[in-house]
Amino acid sequence: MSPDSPVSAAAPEADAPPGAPTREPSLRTSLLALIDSAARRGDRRLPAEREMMARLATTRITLREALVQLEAEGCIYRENRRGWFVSPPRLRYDLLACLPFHDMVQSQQRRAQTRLLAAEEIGAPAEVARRLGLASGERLYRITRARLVDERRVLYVEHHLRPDCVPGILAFDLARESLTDLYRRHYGLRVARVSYALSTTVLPEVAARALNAVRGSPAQRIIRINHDQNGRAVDCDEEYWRHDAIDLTLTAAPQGSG
Amino acid sequence: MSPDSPVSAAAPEADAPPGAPTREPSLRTSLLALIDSAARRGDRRLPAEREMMARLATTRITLREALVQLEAEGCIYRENRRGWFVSPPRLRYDLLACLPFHDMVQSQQRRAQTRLLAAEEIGAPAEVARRLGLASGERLYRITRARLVDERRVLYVEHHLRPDCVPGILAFDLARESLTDLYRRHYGLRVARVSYALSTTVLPEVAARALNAVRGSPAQRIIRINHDQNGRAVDCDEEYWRHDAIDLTLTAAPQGSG
DNA sequence: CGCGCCATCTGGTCTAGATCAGTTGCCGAC
DNA sequence: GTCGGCAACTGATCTAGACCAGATGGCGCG
Repeated sequence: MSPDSPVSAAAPEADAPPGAPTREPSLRTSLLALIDSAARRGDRRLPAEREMMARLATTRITLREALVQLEAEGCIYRENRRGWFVSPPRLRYDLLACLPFHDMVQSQQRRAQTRLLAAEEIGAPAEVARRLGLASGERLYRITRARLVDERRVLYVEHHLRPDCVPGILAFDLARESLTDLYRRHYGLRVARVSYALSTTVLPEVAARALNAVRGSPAQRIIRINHDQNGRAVDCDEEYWRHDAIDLTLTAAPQGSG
Repeated sequence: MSPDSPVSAAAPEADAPPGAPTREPSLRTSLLALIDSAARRGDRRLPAEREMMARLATTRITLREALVQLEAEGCIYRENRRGWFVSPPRLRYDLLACLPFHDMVQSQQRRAQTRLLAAEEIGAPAEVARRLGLASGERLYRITRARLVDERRVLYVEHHLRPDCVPGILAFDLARESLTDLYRRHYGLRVARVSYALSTTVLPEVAARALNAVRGSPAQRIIRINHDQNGRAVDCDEEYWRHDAIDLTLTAAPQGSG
């Protein structure tokens, strides 16, 4: 497993917590060993469930429960009906650096890719309208993308843009260009203030499909609203990350009484 | 269920996603109805698993899978061997407001309580030392607390303080006083800069015990490092929240090229 | 009145399978 | 060389139980 894998951080006791009478700790330990040896071989893939089941002398259900547990910790993840894999180290995502995705990824010596899933004009859903301070149903651009780090699909994003701020932006190559770059270079817009709302939940159905994930995989949800230099809400993103893919970071001066 | 419950946000399609041939969607729907009716009655508690199993004509395992799913979404939660409960609305936690816990909770018309679990002097664990820029093993105060919102245990925190910055602070009533208040009033310290690292994981064993949670419950982990007006790292917190208890928010100017 | 035991309730963990449904690779037909 | 189909593989979902262990509340003893 990678050195900065979440295991050590999330599970101070690797095994045998006091008062754990069942066999589960040992199953957990065996799995961690399996994961470790797979990672050491440079093989991200774990054996098939049926093989692990036989090798660890347990039941499918018990095994899966342990796997799901490790998935929740962020040690491993699965792709829908393809198998279980060791989680790569988390990407660091600095919320206030506001780096375009590709720059952020590349600056950490990882490979970034983007798949454009859709780019269309829609009527604003109530929730999005509220965030942007518009009336429900007003016209909006919606851009839907899946993003990969080192060949792995980790992020599903929906961007909602105000057409009056960035008319015709759908004509650009949205699989390659950063939106913030387009804003600045072609529309003279600068993001002067960002608002975030972060919560822990599961991937919604569309996101799960786009990320080859299983329905109900744990996810980090990030809502982001960008304001321009005039305080106007220009767009809003809704991001769903595979929860083991990122560490969010942030440094700033407190805004309260201090 | 509470109006701003995560259900609507996290699961755009309440039911019957295309290509879901199994019965699970209907089980999910039945459970949501059950949850809703429980909430409507003002009863946060769900029926026993065996009763739900009978009422919904399914198996214990299948039922539990659906429950765990809803737990991951943040709709319901459980207390260890006590039962399943409907999640209250999430608390909004503004990362840069830096409000003391009790103030934050009370400003949202909720009731806050704190339980002091331990307050002692220890040698700095490697990880904590690194965060504070100290040598591993240097003396530190460690304060461990569990915090409640409306009678529900939602947060487990470990604070690590530098004794040279706040000598003798363990003598105060740490179950009632806010640390930042103590810093300011008794030590002339002001938090001038905070750094956060956020990740999604599970409750570690100690935290699970302190929160009456099950081992492996989903959690939001928040590491926070406080710097004083001289840029010195004064303390660092490690917080584990029941993941359905909070929505993190944040508004600031970007620090990059903008 | 207070403490401790115990019955009962509730979830936690596990056994031993079966069947369903995407994924993938191989191979033959075109 | 390419495309389509099929077989094999892998996880996803489900059945029908059993037994373990912590949580709770009531009751009786001191």
